[in-house]
Amino acid sequence: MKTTFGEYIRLLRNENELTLTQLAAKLNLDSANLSKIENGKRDFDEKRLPKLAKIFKLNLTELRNEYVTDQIGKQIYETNCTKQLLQVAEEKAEYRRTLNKSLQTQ
Amino acid sequence: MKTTFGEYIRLLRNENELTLTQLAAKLNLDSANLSKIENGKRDFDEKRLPKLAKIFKLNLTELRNEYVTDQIGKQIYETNCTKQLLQVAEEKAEYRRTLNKSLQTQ
DNA sequence: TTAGATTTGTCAAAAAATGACAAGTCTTAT
DNA sequence: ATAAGACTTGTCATTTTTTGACAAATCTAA
Repeated sequence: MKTTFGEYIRLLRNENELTLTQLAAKLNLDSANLSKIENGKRDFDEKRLPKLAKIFKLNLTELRNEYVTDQIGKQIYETNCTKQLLQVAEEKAEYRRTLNKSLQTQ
Repeated sequence: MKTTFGEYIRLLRNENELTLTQLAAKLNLDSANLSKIENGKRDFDEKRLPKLAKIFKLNLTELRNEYVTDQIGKQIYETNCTKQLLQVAEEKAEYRRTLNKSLQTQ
């Protein structure tokens, strides 16, 4: 999925022929805010992922992957992180994992 | 640099034989909070990067790279983002760049 | 035009991050 | 043993950021 999470929601909504108002109601939010989410002017609140998965009968884990990759992609974009630096970031994530592991053994 | 940003600050501080209190004063913050930063219990505030660079005579761009890779590494870690998903995230960042470019031409 | 759909602006409320202080632990020198 | 300095931890008020809601605007198709 090479779109933003907002565009992805819009896609799902259109495929299922729902209006902003209709989907927003199912998600317990305002149509104005859902509009902003679809247009990338606000973030989708992670706590609504289970609801979103249910509405469109999606696998929650896969949906969360879409969400996470969108969030990280956004940060990569906003920080102008190059591929080279991203490699470094990945190594640092790995380092945190080892830190956490050694914490567990203690 | 395969450490957290907090550990990096501690390293710099020790190399220069400063106490928490001394460095904190130079950074305009409390030694208690600097301690938390070094121990990864709080984030270093990005707006202090220029000050930090000046104190230790570091290149600001390189320091910011350390900071950015730490932040993204942290997010990768916290979201359990696999390498495969990170690849997707990178593609999504690229997509955002193209979005932004087409916006500019209009 | 009119109705429904969507977008935009604004603002108060909620949530998260930050700064500051007090009190605690740990280490080292005397 | 204890006194001093370095560091850590807990807490809380303040600040900043994010979110939800409403009103008003624009857009689109009948």
